[in-house]
Amino acid sequence: MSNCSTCVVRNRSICSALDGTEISALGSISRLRSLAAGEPLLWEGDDSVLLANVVEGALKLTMSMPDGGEQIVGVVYAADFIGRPFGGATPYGVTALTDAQICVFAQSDFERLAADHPTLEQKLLERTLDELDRTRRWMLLLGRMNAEQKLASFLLELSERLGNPGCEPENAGPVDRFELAFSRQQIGDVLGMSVETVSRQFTRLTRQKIIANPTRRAVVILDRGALAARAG
Amino acid sequence: MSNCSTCVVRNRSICSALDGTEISALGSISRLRSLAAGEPLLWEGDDSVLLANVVEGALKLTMSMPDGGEQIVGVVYAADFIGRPFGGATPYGVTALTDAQICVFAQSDFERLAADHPTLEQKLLERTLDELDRTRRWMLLLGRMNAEQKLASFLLELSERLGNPGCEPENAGPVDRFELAFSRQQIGDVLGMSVETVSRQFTRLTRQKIIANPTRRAVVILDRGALAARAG
DNA sequence: CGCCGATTTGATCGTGGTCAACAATAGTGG
DNA sequence: CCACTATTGTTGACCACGATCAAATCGGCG
Repeated sequence: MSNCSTCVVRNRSICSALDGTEISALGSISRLRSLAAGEPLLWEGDDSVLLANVVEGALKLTMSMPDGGEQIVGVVYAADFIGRPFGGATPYGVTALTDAQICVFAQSDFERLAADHPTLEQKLLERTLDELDRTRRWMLLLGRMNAEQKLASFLLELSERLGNPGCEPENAGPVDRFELAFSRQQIGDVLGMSVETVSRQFTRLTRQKIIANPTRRAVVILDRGALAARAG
Repeated sequence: MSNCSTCVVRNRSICSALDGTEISALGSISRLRSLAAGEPLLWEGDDSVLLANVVEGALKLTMSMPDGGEQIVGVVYAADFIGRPFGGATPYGVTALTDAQICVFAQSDFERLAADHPTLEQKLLERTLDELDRTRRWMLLLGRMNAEQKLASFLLELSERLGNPGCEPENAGPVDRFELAFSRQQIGDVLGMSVETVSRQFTRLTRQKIIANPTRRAVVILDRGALAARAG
């Protein structure tokens, strides 16, 4: 279904573990799908029958409190893997933050392919270990940082992650100017704080000339050192 | 070095992926080590040359703020895996919570063995995916719960995890009475709150006859329903 | 231009952090 | 075995940070 040979994340996603023959096997069980910004892909608690690679765009993984509060527990970008293989129900919902393209396949098809291709599982393992490390750093942020430290850390991590797409190949270093894929509310859901507090911290950093906000969604880092100092 | 054939976690740890020949290969590169409660195994930022399986006891994974604040980002029990394969530096410190026995091996030895034994990598992948799910649930706790919800959730998770050691084999269900492996301070470091708040919440739950505290470290769940209600 | 959701700003309140004193337990040596 | 001390846990008083409620302003889009 998909044409993997021309896929832009061919060499950065877990698919880089596969050779020509294998990739066409994966291509035959996968299908490209477009998502509009805000469109949900999976709901928390769904049977996890669907797995995917992100080709373009960004998606959020969310968990909710019974009272309606939401926590974003992960964000995936191009070349990242989506879903919970070897498991029953998806423990988190998945929703597109931006317009996105993903390469979806059935869980059962993927697991069959993975069983025959250890290198594929190894790629997925490395990716999962990285994701676990990132998530744990995020726990430190949620558990021990104040509002200022949270926002500063968030902006720094974004700037690094956007400057270093995929995994290994050419690390361009952090970028000083980028577009946020998040609304203020969503930033709050990432950092475990209210919209108002997010907004206040933005204006504070802006007033101190550490960052600038040409538009609501654009961020320019004016003084990376100072920002790092605030991140603690 | 180790005698894997008599190991108590032989069939629950990732070693269950290995057959007789393979297990003796692992045995020849591994070595049993005892840790006293409070003894550190790895420091945050160390080169990650050491991997291990927990045979008995519990250990904490911690990350620290520059100002000294500590966040426990994971807790491992018997049959769990310790360390960061395929990576440079360990992003978190590892310290024994109780007296413990672990089965250690060199990162390089393990990676060589794993490369030849895909089933070993698959076990590790499943374990890592489970750990990632647990960690994300924990993020919801840190980001969105109040003190009461945090402690209630913590006690419930402990009661479930202790009643269901290892992975698959016989799930005994949650236990209503158990010993905490944590000091009050450590519970605070798990839940992202101060010792005093932990203590206050304990006395609150006790006064409401939802739990009892025969000794400081012992917990009896008197009313699981009420506790679940507080957990939100 | 006018509307509507997103964002910012302001005012107030409450939860949980901090500081301090006290109590209980564990650890140590006489 | 019992003082004596050190450590850990509990309780109280107070305060600050960030949540909440409310209003004003901005910005995108018809």
